[in-house]
Amino acid sequence: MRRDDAEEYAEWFRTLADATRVQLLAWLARRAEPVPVKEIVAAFPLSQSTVSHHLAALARTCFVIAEPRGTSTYYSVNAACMTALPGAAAAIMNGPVISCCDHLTTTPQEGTS
Amino acid sequence: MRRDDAEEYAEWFRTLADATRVQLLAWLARRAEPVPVKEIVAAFPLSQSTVSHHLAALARTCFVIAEPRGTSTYYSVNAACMTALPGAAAAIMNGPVISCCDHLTTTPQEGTS
DNA sequence: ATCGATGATCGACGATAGTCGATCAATCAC
DNA sequence: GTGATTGATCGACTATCGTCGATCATCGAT
Repeated sequence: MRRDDAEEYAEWFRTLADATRVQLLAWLARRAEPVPVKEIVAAFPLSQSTVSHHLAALARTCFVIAEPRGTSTYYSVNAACMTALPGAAAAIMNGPVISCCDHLTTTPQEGTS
Repeated sequence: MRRDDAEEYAEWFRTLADATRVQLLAWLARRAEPVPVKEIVAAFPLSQSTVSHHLAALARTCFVIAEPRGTSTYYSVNAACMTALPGAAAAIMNGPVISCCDHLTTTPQEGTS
């Protein structure tokens, strides 16, 4: 596996390498509709800046989708990335994989290692 | 999702949150037989202590299996954990999941969040 | 234009983790 | 037993990251 591919996979896993982000994502996944930040902040014992920071991290790797509406920003999970996560695991074990994010749509080529 | 479960999932993902470990795991996955550390060290531009450190991390979360033989230690991937990784993703999105590691065999219970 | 509300960004701090060289421990050959 | 080889552990350094309070930017209402 090329180093660049490994770093992209690692960045993806690193997004979920924090318990707070896992909880945020799981919480969002159980909400049918996009949720404004205000409501998310109210649901967790964290500061607004910390929640915003984590949401930005999840959005940067396409786990969630940010949707500004007026003065609020609504967040929702990106279901496509959830199917791509198992794909990343498969890629490490077997070969290349398709993904939903720009980071991964570079369709990592597969070498011998 | 309970905090304890989130932390276990996060620990698991954190193991793959480093490009070096992803490469190590991908490299090991393409080897049919267990490989001694000496050979792994020779295949990567890293010090022996660093490789040993990463292998220990991968073994602690059951991604690889350590097998001492005489003066060497042979490492091989744990295929069962690779099927469990997609399961962890599914758990975050949908509910509990079964796993292959002691860390996760606690069969995380599922709350509402 | 002004004000209030919402959320993103900044700066700082502490904790964690990757990396290395050096050392220690265990095993095998002699 | 001695020495050599292998790999795990230790100590140190640095970089990164989670968290916070404070500030800034944007938008809507008046």
